[in-house]
Amino acid sequence: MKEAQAIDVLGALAQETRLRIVRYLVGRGDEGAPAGDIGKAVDATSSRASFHLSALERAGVIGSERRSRNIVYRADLDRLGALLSYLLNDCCGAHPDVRACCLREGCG
Amino acid sequence: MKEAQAIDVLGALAQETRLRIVRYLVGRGDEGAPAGDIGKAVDATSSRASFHLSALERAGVIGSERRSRNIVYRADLDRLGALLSYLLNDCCGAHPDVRACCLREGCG
DNA sequence: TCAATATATCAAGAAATGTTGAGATATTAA
DNA sequence: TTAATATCTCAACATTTCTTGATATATTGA
Repeated sequence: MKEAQAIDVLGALAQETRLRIVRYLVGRGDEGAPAGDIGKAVDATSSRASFHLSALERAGVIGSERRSRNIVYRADLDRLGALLSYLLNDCCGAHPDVRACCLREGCG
Repeated sequence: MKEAQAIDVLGALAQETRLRIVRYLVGRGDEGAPAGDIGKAVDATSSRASFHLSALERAGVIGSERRSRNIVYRADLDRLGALLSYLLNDCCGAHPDVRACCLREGCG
C-alpha cells in the first residue's frame, strides 16, 4: 500500500458513522449486510448511510454486490490488513514496542 | 483506547503533511526533531508546519518539549501502538487474516 | 538593550466534508 | 402494469479543514 492509499483509508475510517459501519460489517463477516440494516445499526438515514457507504467503498474498505432489491456490503479485510501493515511497517518503522502491541489483547 | 480517541488519531494521520511528519519523527527516534527541521523535511512553511504539529499533538500522536530556542517534537509510539491495537482487536475483531498481516513485512 | 533566531498565532479565503430532505432509479410482487 | 420496497442522487447549506502571509511571542547572543 502506498502513502496516498493509506491516507484515503485513514480518512475513510476517521469518522464516527463510517467507523461504526466498518465495525458492524466486520462483525457480520462474509455474509455482509444490506444498506438498510447498516443504516439502522448505526442510526443513520438512508441518505446519510448511502453517503458514508460510498465513501468507504471509494476507499476500498468495503465492497458491495446487488442482491435482488438489496445492496449487500462487506468489509474488505485484506484492505484493512494492508492499512495495519502500512502503519506498522512503513509508518512506525516496525518498532518492536508497537509491533508487540499488536499481539496483545488489552493494549492501549 | 476508545472510539472517539481512535477517530482523533485516524483524523490526525489522514493528511499528507501530517503523515509525513509522523514518519519523519518515528525515524528520528527518541532524539526527536525541532519544528524547523520538521518543516524542511516535509517541505512546509513554519506556519503550516506549526498548524499540523499542533493537530498531531492535540491527537496525542506526538509530544513536544522546549529546548532553548527550539521546540523538539517526538513521536508517541505508545499512542500509535494503541491505535494499531484498536484497529486490530476492536475494529477488525482480531480477525486472523488481519492479524497475520501485522507479522509479515511485505503485506499489502 | 538590541538584533537575530525559532516558533506560534491570527485573519482571511478556498476547498473539502457532512447533513438534510426531496426526488430519482432499480427491483420485485400483486 | 401498478404499487411497494430498497437504495441512490441531488441541491442547499453549515461546518470544518487547510493554506497563505503578516504579525506576535519567546529565547539567545552581541
